[in-house]
Amino acid sequence: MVTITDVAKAAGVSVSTVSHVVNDTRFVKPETRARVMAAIERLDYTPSSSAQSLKKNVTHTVGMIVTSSTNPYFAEVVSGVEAALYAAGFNLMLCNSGRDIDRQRSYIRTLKGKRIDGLLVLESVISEEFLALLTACPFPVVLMDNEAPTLASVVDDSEQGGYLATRYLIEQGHREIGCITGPADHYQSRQRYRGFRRALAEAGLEVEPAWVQAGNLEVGGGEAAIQALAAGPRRPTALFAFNDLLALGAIGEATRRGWRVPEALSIIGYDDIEIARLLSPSLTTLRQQTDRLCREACRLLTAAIAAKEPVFEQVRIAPQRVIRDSVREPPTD
Amino acid sequence: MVTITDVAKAAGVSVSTVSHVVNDTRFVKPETRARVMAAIERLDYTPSSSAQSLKKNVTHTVGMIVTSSTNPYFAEVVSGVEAALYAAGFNLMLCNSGRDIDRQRSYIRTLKGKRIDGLLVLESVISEEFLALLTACPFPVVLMDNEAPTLASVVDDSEQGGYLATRYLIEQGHREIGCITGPADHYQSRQRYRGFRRALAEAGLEVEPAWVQAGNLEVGGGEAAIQALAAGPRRPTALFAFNDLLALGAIGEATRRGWRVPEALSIIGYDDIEIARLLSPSLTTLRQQTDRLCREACRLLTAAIAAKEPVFEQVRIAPQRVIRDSVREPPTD
DNA sequence: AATAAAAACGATTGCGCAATCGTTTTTATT
DNA sequence: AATAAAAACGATTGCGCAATCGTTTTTATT
Repeated sequence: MVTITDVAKAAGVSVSTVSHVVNDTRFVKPETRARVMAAIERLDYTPSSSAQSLKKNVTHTVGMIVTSSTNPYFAEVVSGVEAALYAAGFNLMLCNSGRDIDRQRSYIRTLKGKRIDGLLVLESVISEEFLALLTACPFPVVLMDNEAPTLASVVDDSEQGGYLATRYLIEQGHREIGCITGPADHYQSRQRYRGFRRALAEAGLEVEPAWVQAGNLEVGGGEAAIQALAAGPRRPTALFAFNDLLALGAIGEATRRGWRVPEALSIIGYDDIEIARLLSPSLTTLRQQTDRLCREACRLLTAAIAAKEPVFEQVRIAPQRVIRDSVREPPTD
Repeated sequence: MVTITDVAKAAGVSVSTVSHVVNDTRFVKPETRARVMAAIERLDYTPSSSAQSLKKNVTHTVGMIVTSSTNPYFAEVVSGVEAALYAAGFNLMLCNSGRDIDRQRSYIRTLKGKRIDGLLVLESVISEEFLALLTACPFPVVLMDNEAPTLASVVDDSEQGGYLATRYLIEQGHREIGCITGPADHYQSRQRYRGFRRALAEAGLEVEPAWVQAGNLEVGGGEAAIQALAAGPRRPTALFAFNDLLALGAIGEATRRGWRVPEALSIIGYDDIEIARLLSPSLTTLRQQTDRLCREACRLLTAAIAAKEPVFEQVRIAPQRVIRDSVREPPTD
């Protein structure tokens, strides 16, 4: 590789001068500068970030640990983060953890070694050990879509979202309302469930335990929930699926069983993934403001990096109702 | 940050010894080793990758330039690549280009500066300038899902896929077959179109120009294509959509127009995205072996890195038919 | 022309590490 | 006990750069 010394020789100047031309850190006579620039161009010189990092103690690199970037919602967040970081002059090191503590540990080690300037974490479940590792990191850390007492975070306000979703069903006249939750350890699912209960309580309705089905936040979970509900003695007239994939599975399975959506069963989802509008019926859901989530997270992180201080701020972003065709008034029989 | 010198002092040995303990590069007396390890542990020492890279001239980092990691197919590839790289001991620097030559140029510059060990490129369109930049890179480059005379590549064999898709329609008895293509500059679309023509020619069928609709590889393109076809005097009995999103849009629009799929119109897609099986009718399509694509690309790249030589190998991976419900024999009227 | 001041650039150090060259200490051999 | 051989470790260099300290050259001033 071409080094600063090669350029200096080619231009007939010292390395100091080359460095100052490259970084524009002191005045260099226009003719000299031109000679240096020409040499840089001719030799195709690119300064080594490793050497720069060693000197300056910054890497302009941010790490991101994600459970899996295949999940469409996560993919969108990764993409949004990448764009925001690029705009701020940072590069992104992508690390998929697969929910595996060994990989999480290994990645944190590696990222420490790489001397990243900051870290974003997008995991719906954060174990004790992982949290301890994150808290001990020597660079600022921002959680996305999750919260922890010791760390900064930017999250969708899922309690509010759960409340809004449920209230919408109530407003349409439903009084027999069930839900398909996520796993018990899924942070945002717990929040949505809290919102669900708050809305029911506010309307003077009871939670019917048989109508609360635990799902896995994937299509199969929605199908299983419908099977379970169909087997029960009484059925709800409306369901709040804790994400769109659950809703998708539920609509499919209900339709196959001749339990028509939304005529016999109303379903509201959560996320507003891209295909939500393409389903039939198109899906009424809660939209997470993913772009804002990404920008806020990057803003917090880059501010902390610039200030050379940790962050502890916690930001919540309100979700928005997206009203389509999968919710109607309950059947009158 | 804790440096090797801090550890040496804490353990009462020289930096040489610490280095040799860390890298296991020469024998160190067990007691000494234990003292060093204890100091490393106590101080939470992690060697600086920047310093190591500077010395050893390798970074264990691979760059990946992708148009956009939001596209579900691309997201899957990014994830697969990340997994394969992790297994091989490399980190991934993710760069979304958004098809913008300025960003492409900027990222290549940055990645050169970072002294990445290798580069993966996943772009469906590669401009002259971008190609020139890639060819001039001082590290091995592997294209994914695209081919160029000067570079190594791993691609789905889309000519073969186009042929298989079309032949399947012919085998079901169709003789009036149209297609919804991708943009003219989309490499894999051109390949699929070649396969489409080969299958028709082999069966003694003509390409009906009015039935060849140019799409954008997104849902809207499929809808537009159906509108155009519906407006025409004669309609095909079967359509080959060049990707699943087009097929999805086409099925939706045809259904809305009372043109039932598959009874009146058979549709075959391409990609086998996750929701393909969830549509109604579930989508018959061609599955790209994404996992193999990713593994092959990483294999080529890491081999080139290990050998310290460029690569020029070109690998094609055969797609597989996935037969579901969106294709049937043509209506008999 | 002599001097001071300003302009322009160069030499050198140190960032953290791997690895080479070298020295000291220990063990085996007679 | 003296010597040779092996074991164990230390001192130093250089990777490529930014930035400090310092020197030389040019320009302005009298």
